Amino acid sequence: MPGPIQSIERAAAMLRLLARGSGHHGLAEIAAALGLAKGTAHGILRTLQRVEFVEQDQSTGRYRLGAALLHLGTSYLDANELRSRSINWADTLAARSGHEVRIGMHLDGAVLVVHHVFRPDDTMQTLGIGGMLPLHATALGKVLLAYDAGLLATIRRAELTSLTRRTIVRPSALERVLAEVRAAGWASEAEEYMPGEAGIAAPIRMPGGLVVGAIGISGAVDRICQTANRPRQALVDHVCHAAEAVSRSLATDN
Amino acid sequence: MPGPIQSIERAAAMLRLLARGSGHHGLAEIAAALGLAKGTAHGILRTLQRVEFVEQDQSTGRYRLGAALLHLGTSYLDANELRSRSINWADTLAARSGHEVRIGMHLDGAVLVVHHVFRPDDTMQTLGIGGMLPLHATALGKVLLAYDAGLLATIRRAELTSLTRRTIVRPSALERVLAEVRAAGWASEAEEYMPGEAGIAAPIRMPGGLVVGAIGISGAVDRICQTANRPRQALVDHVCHAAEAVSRSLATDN
DNA sequence: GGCGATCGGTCGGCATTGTCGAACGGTGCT
DNA sequence: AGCACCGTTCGACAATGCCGACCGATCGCC
Repeated sequence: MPGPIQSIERAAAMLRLLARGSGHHGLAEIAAALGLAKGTAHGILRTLQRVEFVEQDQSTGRYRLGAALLHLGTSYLDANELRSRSINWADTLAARSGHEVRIGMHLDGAVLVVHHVFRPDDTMQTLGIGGMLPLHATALGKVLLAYDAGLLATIRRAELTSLTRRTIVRPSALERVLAEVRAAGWASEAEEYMPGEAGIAAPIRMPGGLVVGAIGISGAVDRICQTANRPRQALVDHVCHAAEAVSRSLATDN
Repeated sequence: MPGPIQSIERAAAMLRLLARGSGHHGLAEIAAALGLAKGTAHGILRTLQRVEFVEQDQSTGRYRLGAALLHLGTSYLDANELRSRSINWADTLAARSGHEVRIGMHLDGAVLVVHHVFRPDDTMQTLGIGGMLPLHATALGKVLLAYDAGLLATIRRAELTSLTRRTIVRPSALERVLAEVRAAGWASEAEEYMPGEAGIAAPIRMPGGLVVGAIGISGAVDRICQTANRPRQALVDHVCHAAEAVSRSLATDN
């Protein structure tokens, strides 16, 4: 692949860096993190500022993400087929299961949430759309890992960070779980991401069988599971049914 | 200002172009729109694809926005002070006024919605966060225009597009309205953006007095106005009160 | 069914372009 | 007051990305 443009790659790396830590970063800090000269980093940031991808705090001089990115992000959502096709089914899954529903896809070694339906009786305003979840500790992530061989290799480099006492941290254990996921066609998780929380997820497939995303529910562990680590069969059926419906919807042309 | 980096500016222009029309764009079309050679455009797109700012439809070869932008957009939201400071007041304004609330700021010749609270009794899922509204036909936009002299010049170049029968299209008429806005300290709009809809908005100020955004309500014209073009004074007071509260909140350090 | 137009993608030469490192002025700590 | 660090500017070098012509495949129209 000839000629990836360095300045653009560097600019993208800066934006990703600014997205981490969600705070204000200084020029020297940015330059050091990317291994660039201060002058070079400044030129890139100045350009990103002109196009409003980056803003600068006038008093401190530090840099943060810019407003134009918000519009680009929602424009992406509007054009995202996986999301638009699955919205209706996500609603019905939430209604039938009584739990909140998330639809995720892989991005950059994590699960990107592209849609989120709250529990019917929940008024919580924190919408997880655009948020990132760990691949190895969520049901959505396990599904994505199970059906993407290359992804697993990427993950193994990064440490499997322990989030709760029950998070899977041994690569061999994870691989065994993923084999079970492939065999069963769905994944579950109990208190591996957050204490007291559990989830169930199933793969969404493009025509041809390629897994492009996952749909799942999550909620209190005693409502998702009947015994430890054994999710309720009725909920599993609901999730798998919704996943198949979305996959079928992706096969139609309109 | 020495040395804005062209390749990055071009990449940003491409992303903006892809955000418009929210559909799939072809390489030749993109190159033509930006006045670039096909090879040049291809190199930039290939790089943007590597960093997942752009995706390519495998069957048709067309380009669309990529998933990484969604995460950047929500990361921007998390760090946005205007939004985080105003969320609580937006909720109370919605409760007191009984209407949906929006908070907007200027971006690229339009109003960028950074927060949106639905009407208490409304279950509609279309969240306008990240959406763009016209400056000259909304109450939010009039506020931003009234307090930003440079912005008005930018707008005058672009045609004042007529959205309804009552949209202000004559520049002189708009300027007279903006003078009234400055005198009153708030703006209103009745069926200038959508038939049957009206709105009221007031400015949000940084410490020092600079207007950085606007907060406003909108809803059915007969619920916002008591007579044609005369918004209910009680609602105006609620909006102005909320705007001042948010401005005061921006002045505190924590 | 074959042909033309158009598509996305590639390649190599030229010079424009971005990169680097050192120097500058201001600010906030110690 | 001193110092250290910040963000910013500048100029020279050469590496870098830009251009335009050239492929192969695909689609649609005769």
